[in-house]
Amino acid sequence: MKSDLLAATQATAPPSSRRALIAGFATELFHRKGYAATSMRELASVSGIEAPSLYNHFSSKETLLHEICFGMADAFVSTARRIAAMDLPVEDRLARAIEEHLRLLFSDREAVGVFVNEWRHLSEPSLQTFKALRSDYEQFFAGLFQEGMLKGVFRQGDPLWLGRQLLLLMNGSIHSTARPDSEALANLGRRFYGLWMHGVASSTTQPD
Amino acid sequence: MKSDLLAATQATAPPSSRRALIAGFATELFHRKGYAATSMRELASVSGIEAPSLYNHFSSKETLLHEICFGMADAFVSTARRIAAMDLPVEDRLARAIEEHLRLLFSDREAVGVFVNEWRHLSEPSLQTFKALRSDYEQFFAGLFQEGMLKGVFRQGDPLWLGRQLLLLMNGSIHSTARPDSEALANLGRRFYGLWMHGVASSTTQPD
DNA sequence: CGCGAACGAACGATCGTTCGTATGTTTGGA
DNA sequence: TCCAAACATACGAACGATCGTTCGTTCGCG
Repeated sequence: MKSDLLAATQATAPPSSRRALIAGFATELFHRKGYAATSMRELASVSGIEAPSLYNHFSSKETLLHEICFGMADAFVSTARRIAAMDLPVEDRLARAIEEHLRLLFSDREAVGVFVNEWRHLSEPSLQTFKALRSDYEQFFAGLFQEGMLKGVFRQGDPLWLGRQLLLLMNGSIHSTARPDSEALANLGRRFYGLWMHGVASSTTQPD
Repeated sequence: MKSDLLAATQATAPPSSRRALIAGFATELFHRKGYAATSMRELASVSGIEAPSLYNHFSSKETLLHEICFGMADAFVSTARRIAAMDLPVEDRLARAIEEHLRLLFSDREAVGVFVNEWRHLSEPSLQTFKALRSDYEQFFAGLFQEGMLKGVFRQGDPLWLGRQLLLLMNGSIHSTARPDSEALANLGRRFYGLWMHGVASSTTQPD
């Protein structure tokens, strides 16, 4: 039974060890039912093993949450660093940041859902570390807006507020948008960029 | 002990029966820790009574969640109906809808947090009903955008998508904005309206 | 006297986790 | 090449804790 399962899944995704499979199931459950409402016995059942066997792969329930949350956080932060180092006009860097954020978002929606909604169930000191990473990422967007304001390409405003609102907007779009292919993803990025830059008013309407 | 507690709170909010007090504590706990991670014993402790006594006021844990979620949902929907009936240009109705949504949002941030994040722990058939109310409210915003597009005051786009995104944006602002007084609330409303209408680009920048 | 509201005790269920053990595979020395 | 030691992984049983909830009772107020 065990070898069958491994063979079947390794065919689709090469590195899928049992451990990685369990992490995937945990992601799905944490996303759909919430961390607190997901039991280790249910996770075990979905994974095709018994609950105690989970502890051969993960030392606790929270370890699973930790791995999911920090996996996404690291991906976001490292992407931000890559874009910040690019030699592009600030509005193009914003467009890239939006595009890359959306790409990560839709590359694993369930993990993002956990990352966005379940991180508060982390305990100290992981919680502190997580919040710091999150703040770094927000500051990256805030920095783009601040730079854009200094250069006169963005209207004046509160950069941190704008950064957080933009992130909220994009993160929330997981719930209300079907899974896009790479072309649809680029369209979605342009849509967000256009909305954020110019709003919904028709171009004949003038700002107050 | 009981009469002291009642007297102290009735001074600030007239109808505060024991029942309403408990509902308030439940709202705070569900918001801060999540529904599944909040135990009836903890709620009882915060309320100053023992767990079994809670069942003299609420027939189950889910009844508490139901009351919080549907209380907010009804408030949102009835506000939407009121605004929809107003004889105003569509962009002014949008501004009013934003303003009223923000007012409700900040009138009880904790209840809104539960409304936004914990509704999925409702069980059928309440879950169906709740989703329907939510959809009604989204449709109200979508309708505003659609009408605005027909009249040429809004750029062409997907009205339902825009409605959902605007709601996401405003709901998320609970986390990242300090409690505003009524003047700050009006300012915040204008800020959202301006951002949504005209975006962040400076007015010298032209849309593509 | 009756009734709403509190209580302690306790129910069965389920929680995350530990333990001892069995099994199968891998590995290293003779 | 073969055997044994070591290892990874699975299991059933069970731990103490806590869960939502029920029950019978008591207490105090109208």
